[in-house]
Amino acid sequence: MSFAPVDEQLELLTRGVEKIVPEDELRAKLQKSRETNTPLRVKYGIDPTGIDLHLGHTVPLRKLRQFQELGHTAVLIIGDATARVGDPSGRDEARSKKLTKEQVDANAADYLNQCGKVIDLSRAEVHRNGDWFDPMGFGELLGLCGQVTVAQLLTRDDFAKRYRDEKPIFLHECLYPVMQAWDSVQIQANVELGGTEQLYTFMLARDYQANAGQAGQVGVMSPILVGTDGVKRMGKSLGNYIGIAEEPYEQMKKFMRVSDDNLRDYFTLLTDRPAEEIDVLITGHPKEAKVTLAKSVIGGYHSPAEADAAADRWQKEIGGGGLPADIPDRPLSAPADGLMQAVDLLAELKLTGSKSEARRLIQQGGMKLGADKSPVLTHDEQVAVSDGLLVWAGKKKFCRVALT
RNA sequence: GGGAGCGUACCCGAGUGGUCAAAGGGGCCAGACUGUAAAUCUGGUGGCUACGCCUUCGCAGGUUCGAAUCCUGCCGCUCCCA
Repeated sequence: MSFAPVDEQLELLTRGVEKIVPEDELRAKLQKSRETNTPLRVKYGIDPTGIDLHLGHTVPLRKLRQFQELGHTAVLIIGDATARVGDPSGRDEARSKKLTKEQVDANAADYLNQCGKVIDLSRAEVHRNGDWFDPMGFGELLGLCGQVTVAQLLTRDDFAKRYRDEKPIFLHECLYPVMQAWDSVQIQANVELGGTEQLYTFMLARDYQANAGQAGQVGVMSPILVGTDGVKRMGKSLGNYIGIAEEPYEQMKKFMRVSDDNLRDYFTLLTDRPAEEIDVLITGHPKEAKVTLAKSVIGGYHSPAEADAAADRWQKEIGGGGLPADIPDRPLSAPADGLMQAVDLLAELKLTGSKSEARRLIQQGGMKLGADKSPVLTHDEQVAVSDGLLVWAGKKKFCRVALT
């Protein structure tokens, strides 16, 4: 096959990228690849530690797909060995749980499945780094460690902070960058993808590659995708993520909660829309832009029809003001005289976790009844309960009474 | 092996004998404002048969009229010296 002109490739590949190190080497590599008609080997590694791939992961994965589309080779590393260490990047404490081999296997399969929604797995190489780390001898490991100083490790923000705070830093965590860097030698990576926090690791890989007589890889680093809270990086443990396997409606709700300020980043990093089009979208009504964004991304992971349905439902249930499209029924045993205290009603319907909570909610004006949302004023108000009565506990929680 | 320190509500973190259901921050929930976004403001954030009562400050005992606070043991965690 023949490769597209280098400038054309670069235009696509540098979109939404924060940093390329060394800057000029990517062009040189693309040039050489085109001349020799050899695809670049583009590495991306993931640790099979959890089960939800979220949009933050898709940023480098999408970049990987772009490389694929240009004819390069995607090399996916399943970090089954590194997963046993746990990536210390950006963490202020060590991961506590140790994964069993079975868990790692299951997670790895699941991960691949999810990755397949972004990249073309049939054309990707997949490796497990346990393949070379498990049989590795101690001498060899020592050799690798001999190129990393403790001072270097401690310059990393995450370790430095922990050290300052007298939080534990385990020795095996220090091996994480070492292992990840060695992966690059094993698969002879020309390019590695990841977030900006990977700089040190990417550079270490170049050192190892040089020692092994290989040309050093180029690091292509994506910006960190901000989570739905609009502040911190998207991450599972921070609870601000949108998982790609989540239900369309769940994704929809989260997308609509994204801060306006982050819209441009989301469009740039998560869609293929050209920059000019993005400009137009975000100068328009932000709400509309969010719907467009959400439909576009959700449509890619589910189907356009499901994305539309989710958007419609959001509009009805949350965005529009009308009644929610789908109101769940909750069973309630009918009181003898048809009356019930407001607090008891909320608690019985499980709209609140306790009666105290119900009491607070009512005090703050959060309990409403019926389609016209007439407020309940006091916690001991006697409510006439009827089958099909609509009960609201705040704006987002509601149900219909089903008398039993 | 020796020494020091820590363990408080969802999380972080004050409190070191009574006025402590326990400051403050984060998160979360509700209300206002909006585009039922974000930001902001206000209130709330153990439970109950609720102007009172019960349970909570690693676990188990003890001292005391009274303990999250003092003592003993246990468990868990961290740092330092060697």
